[in-house]
Amino acid sequence: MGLRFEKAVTRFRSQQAEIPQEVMICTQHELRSGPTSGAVRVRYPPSPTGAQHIGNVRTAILNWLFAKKMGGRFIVRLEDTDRDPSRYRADVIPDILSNLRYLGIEPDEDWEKGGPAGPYIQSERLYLYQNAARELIESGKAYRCYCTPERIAALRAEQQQRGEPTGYDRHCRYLSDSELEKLKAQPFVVRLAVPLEGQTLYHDEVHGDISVENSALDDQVLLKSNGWPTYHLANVVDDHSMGITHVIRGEDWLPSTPKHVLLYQAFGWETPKWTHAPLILGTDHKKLSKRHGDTEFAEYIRKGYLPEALMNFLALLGWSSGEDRELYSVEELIDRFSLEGITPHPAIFDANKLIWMNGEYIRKSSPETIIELSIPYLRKSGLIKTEEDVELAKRVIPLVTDRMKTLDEVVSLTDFFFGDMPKYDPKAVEKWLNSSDSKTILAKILPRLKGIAEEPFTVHLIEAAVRGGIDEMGIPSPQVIHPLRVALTGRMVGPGLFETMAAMGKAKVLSRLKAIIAKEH
RNA sequence: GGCGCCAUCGUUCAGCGGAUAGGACAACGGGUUUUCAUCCCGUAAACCGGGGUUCGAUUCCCCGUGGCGCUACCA
Repeated sequence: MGLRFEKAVTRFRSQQAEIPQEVMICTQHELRSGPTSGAVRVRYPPSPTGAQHIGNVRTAILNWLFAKKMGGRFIVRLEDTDRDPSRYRADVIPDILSNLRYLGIEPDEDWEKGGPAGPYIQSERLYLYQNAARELIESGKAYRCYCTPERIAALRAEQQQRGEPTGYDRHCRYLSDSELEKLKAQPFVVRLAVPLEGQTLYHDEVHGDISVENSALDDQVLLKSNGWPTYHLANVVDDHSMGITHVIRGEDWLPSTPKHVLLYQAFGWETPKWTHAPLILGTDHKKLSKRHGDTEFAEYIRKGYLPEALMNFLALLGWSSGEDRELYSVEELIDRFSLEGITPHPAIFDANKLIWMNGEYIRKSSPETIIELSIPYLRKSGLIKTEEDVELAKRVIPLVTDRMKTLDEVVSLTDFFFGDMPKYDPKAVEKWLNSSDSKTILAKILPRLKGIAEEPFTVHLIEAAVRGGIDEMGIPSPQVIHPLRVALTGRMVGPGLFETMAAMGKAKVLSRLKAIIAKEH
């Protein structure tokens, strides 16, 4: 706890110098008007403090689906008001929009394409927040607070020691004019003057009416001492000035919504409709974290989850159409989407289900699509080196599509096709290749395969050749098929043997067979 | 600690006063098959506890319990 405040203190000091000159100058600017027409406008407000979280993408999807459903506009706004060097990450900004595009989500307004309510980067809108803060101070709805971080920290420590609720004691709210005059040159923050009595009531589309005693609310900081706004101020000012009609966000915002409502009231603005979607937890019902696997959205792209699967799965995380169904195309999702379908209880991230669903979408895709998407994985792994390897890959990928749950699995599923000899699994060799019987069997099959033309080396011809050998030997077919598979692939499991051989090509089949027979002699 | 939200099979999503409580994932069993996978069929599995309201509560209300969230000059 003490540590956190020490950090806050250093931040407080180090940032004074950072503020660009023009930021400090509050230019006069008319705030845009709030929600006016009936057209739906929703926003997704990512913050560049780290790689995009899967839960944030879920929120983006909910917003986007609603916009599409209502024929409204989907706006993406960068909330970069946290300039703490330990958190701010300019490098993650480009990924935010490209991740959305991977899912097929194209914002109607964002910081790249612009739009009528721009700019869409909060650091370029500082004058708006500063004007808003001044307006509030002038109307008595907010006040300057000169308390040092040290005093706030001490206050909190005392409160905790006494077992009292922590919070600001409103010291500066009641400063006399003469005291104010003395402090004039000191750094300050702007705090919201929360009403001391009564309650704040608002309606949430999924949780219904919620009321909170004002006495339980803190005098929230609106403007930091460095002149930058906090989330609370910036999001209210922007949602209003950008004409946002519906705020759809994670439930972690539910407790601070009363503060936002109070802000709207202080400005005399109409509030948007509130919708708080459930939080995403791991299967152990704890907040989704690294322990549960990947929380970074881009990691799912890298592993080879298809956009359709990700969209489908994420949309169902906290939303349901009410049907006993789980596979939906994007069009179907849009068609069925409604705020009513958002569930009030937490959504659990079941990675197993995502894997299953991705497998479903892989199998639904055309062979060409899967080939195209898989080849990069084979290249990256080094299996594909030549044009010939590419051709081999094209023959081989359709053979393993039924087994793939994620695209990156293509590597382990097909690696034995590439190169001269495969890696041999000792257990497989032990079971099917160690007896003298097996080498006799292989030796019997070899000439029959030699007899087939190089081209075409088809499944049909291969099967006929092998079956001929089986008939001749008069033994059960598995006793031939299994040794053959192990000799050619190094393992016991894989695609159908004849398909495998045809895709491998005559030359490789013969050379591998010969090598194994020779090795055993 | 204070405030808020939530509570149906192992997991998840349905159910919004009267149903044999349904679907999916996972599990298990069976079928197809040269193996694995796919595919098909089937089995097992749930309304947190206690009070109300009602002719009737899984469903509405209250309390309890449990889980989660918020409680920053982070978003």
